[in-house]
Amino acid sequence: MASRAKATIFDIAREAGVSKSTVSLVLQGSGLIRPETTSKVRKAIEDVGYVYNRGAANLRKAHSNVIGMVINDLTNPFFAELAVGMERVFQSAGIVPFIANTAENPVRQEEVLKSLMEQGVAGLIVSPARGTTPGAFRRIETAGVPVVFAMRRLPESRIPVIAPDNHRGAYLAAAHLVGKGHRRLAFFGGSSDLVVYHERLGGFREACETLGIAARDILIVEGETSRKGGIACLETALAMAEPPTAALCFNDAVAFGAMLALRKRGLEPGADFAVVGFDDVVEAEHYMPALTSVAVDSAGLGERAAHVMLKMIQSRTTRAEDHIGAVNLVVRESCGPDRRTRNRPAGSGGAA
Amino acid sequence: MASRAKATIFDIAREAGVSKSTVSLVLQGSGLIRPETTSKVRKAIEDVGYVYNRGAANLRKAHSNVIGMVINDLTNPFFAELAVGMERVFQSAGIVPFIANTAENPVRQEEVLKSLMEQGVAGLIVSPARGTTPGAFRRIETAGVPVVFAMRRLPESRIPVIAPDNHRGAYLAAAHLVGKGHRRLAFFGGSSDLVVYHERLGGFREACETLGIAARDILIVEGETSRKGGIACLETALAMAEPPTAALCFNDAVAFGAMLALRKRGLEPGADFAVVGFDDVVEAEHYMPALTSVAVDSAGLGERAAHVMLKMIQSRTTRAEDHIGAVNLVVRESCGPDRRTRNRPAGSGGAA
DNA sequence: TTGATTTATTGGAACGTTCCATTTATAGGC
DNA sequence: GCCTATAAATGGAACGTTCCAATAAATCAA
Repeated sequence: MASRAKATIFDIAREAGVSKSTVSLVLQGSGLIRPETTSKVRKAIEDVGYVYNRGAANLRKAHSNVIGMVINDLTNPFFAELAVGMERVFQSAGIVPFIANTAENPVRQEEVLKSLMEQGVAGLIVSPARGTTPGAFRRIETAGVPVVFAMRRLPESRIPVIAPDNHRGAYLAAAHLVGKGHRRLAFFGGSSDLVVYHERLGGFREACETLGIAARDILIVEGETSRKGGIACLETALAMAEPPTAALCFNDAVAFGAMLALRKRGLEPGADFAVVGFDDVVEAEHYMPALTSVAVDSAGLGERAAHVMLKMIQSRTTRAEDHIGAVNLVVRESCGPDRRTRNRPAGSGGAA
Repeated sequence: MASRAKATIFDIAREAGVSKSTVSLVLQGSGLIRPETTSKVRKAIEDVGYVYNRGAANLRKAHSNVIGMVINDLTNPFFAELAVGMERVFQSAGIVPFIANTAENPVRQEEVLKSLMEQGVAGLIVSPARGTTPGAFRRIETAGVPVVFAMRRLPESRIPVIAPDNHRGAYLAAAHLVGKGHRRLAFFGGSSDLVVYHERLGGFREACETLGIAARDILIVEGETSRKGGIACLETALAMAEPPTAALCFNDAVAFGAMLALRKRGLEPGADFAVVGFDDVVEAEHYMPALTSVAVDSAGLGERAAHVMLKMIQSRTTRAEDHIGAVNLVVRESCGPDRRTRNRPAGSGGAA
């Protein structure tokens, strides 16, 4: 069917008996061309099996229409949702975002960013890999390509950030636990090379302090942000002389791990030890027991990030406001009933 | 710092006092250039903040180095794993694959494919959206771009397929249930517009027939391939006059839904009703009860698909062999103990 | 009719690279 | 020193578009 060499606008032009310029105009949907000519060209396009060469076009045009999404862990359903939210708004803008996975590896991230830049992306939405150096984006900034960070921020960077209110989320969760009567609290998982970690831990600490929990009654256990990490954290915690009775987990995966470990020890999550997660992934609702967690609306944050990006491209700026998304604690069963029912009414705590 | 207009090889050439051709050679790592010259050029590249323009290069070069991965549902952890497997092998080949999500929407898929083609991809790995028309890839085939299907196939297509042995997987699972003493079996979830559905259902049917289950004792309930679908299927099944006592589910999500629905009715998955999943996603192991499921090694299939693609590109062909990946049943707790322990020994069934 | 105005169409240069055919510099053999 | 062989560097054309300025055709006012 199609000739071996790929067809160009010249082939179309010959086929339709017009000039290459006319074809180009038709391709761009210019209203300057006579309707009959347009349809003649359209037909020729079909006949020769033409595929538009965006690379060639971008050589002349200033702006490309591709946007890169760089995600640190596609396996985490949480990030997949973020991606889905972004795609929703880009789609309606006629843009197809390209997603690339860095697998939490800064070196890989470097490669991915380089490749995306070479491809001539119009903008980059990035959830930076752990351990990203502050200078990793200097190159891109000086090239004038707009970047927004989603979910995570870098220590000393002026790049706009779209993220949930981690501090408040953790505060709410900790307050919930204290409200349930717990007096010895733990924070499970995460590590201090993540800004998010400090934000969440900060909210947790503030709540403890405000609500009169003594510093010696709070236990911080760093660990992997996975089920495995959660298991390890719980083991560590229960090995203490005076173990905590409740834990706020860095994320839901850690919480799932902690619950699993409890079960293995014959303890019932909720009744014997309260656990709260963070992120509220879909599985949280379906776990046994259903996990109380801080909902962050990741798809919504994805949409927001995409909108900010679109605006930046439009106004050809590389600056934008940060956006901190609202969070809310969704209370399920993993914290069990109140510990001291005589003191406070049942059903305290956050929104559903 | 960087000049406003983006730097080109000419800027580098001026800076380094060489010709553009020399710069090009350095960029390509040609050994023809004197080491001192090379480092002089390298320095200039840094100084002017150069970023390579792959679009311009592809204009002359025959082949691009981007590969598109088109996935029907990124939210499904199963596909995320597939993607991760592919990335692993592409990375070592110095290729950055771009992932795009079609959200199971053929129209969206069309857009995505078009965009990827315009970008000049060297190849496409696709898990086609449900309802993809047989002609959807004709355009791409005639353009001579290699395509491989992963996980799913299209009814009448000559495009190579990398997929698990669905028939055998379903056979193993059904045989396991029969071996446990079940005599009234159901197949939950999926719909007949998916080739995979027919493959899995076929294996299920063959096992039933071979092992002497009467046709009137098997129940097929189509439904969404999600938790919600699983819940619906179970409700339908238990509403029957003579309900089944076990179900093979189209995938793990459906199985999780079915188990959830059982619990809601006060029934214990495993003891009261056996359920087997398909795919063996990571959550399967951590569920309560842990889900017996057919493991398909999705990351492995992703790697395989990537290898096939690489080979196709290398040998500039658009044809390749199908590859059917081995499956194995991993037995956990969701089918409970044997129904008729007097007849057969405990611990029958597949590998771990 | 003629010139002015509007509407359609067109040729040419430019975009940033690669690659071939040359030229220029360096080294080797005598 | 001179010729040849090799190594290193270079200029020019080409890749497939866009866009501007220019042309050609059609319409209008007088």
